[in-house]
Amino acid sequence: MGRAPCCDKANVKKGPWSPEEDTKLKDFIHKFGTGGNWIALPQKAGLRRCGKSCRLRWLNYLRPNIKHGEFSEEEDKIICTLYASIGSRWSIIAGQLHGRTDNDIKNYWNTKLKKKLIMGSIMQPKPFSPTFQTQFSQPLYKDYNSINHSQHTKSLNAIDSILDPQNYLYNNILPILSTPSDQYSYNNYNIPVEENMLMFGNGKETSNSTSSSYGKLDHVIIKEEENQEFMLYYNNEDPLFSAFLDKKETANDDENKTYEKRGMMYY
DNA sequence: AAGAGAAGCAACCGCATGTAT
DNA sequence: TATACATGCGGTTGCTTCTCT
Repeated sequence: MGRAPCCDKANVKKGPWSPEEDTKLKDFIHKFGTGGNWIALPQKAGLRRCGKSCRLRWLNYLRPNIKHGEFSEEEDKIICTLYASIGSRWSIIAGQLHGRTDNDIKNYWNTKLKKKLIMGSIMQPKPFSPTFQTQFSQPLYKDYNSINHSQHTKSLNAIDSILDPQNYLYNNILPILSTPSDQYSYNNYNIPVEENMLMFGNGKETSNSTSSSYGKLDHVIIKEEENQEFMLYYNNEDPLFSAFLDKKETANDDENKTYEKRGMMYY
């Protein structure tokens, strides 16, 4: 016996959406939201569409702040870097590019970027390393404050410098991780405190990233210099070790600082 | 100008994961 | 804890548009 269909296939429309259907869907969601139930939505909205189709249409084209059109060079670099480290996890990659959808990025990668990279021989996708995962699934203990950070950090001025994130993580980041969770206080800092979230370093920074879809993130300063601090976050709940690097964009101690995403590593 | 092939992209499909009961 | 169902995701398809000859 196969899987039950999510909708009555015989009575739903397929293929491209008409402007009328778009309007119906948009109006309905603006008035009532999705109601947390996409399956029931099309009937309520008067659409002869599958709930999944409505969801896709909304997420990829109709919801506000969607960015379409040309990708910038910076976006290219981010996509390449992330693809090199995490592979085709498009939704995660999309999360790092404001206004871009996973579908958009996937299409862009498959039709243009991949070819561009092959032509330029810039990089090869990096396969997941089981050895690395095993190593990182165990807690790491090392006293952050006793470390000579300069020995373990590396210039990240060019995003290209982390095109080999696995080696980077081994050689530069692994040595400075980590410390027992109760050894440092984060309460003085304006960071949303979540269970299992640790903070290291001088702790003057805040970042909304900690509440992102990456879950409960640990937070480590790995480099400090004038107007440039690179932050490493890692998620010790992810079965695949994950981390990403942020570059400080503004420096106002009294307000939440914002960070420009510079790269991410998943293992 | 027309046909063929390539490229672009919206949308579908089915599996994995999350959540409610 | 087990089960059913909804949602999310990535791979793939197939239609449309573009480019080349």
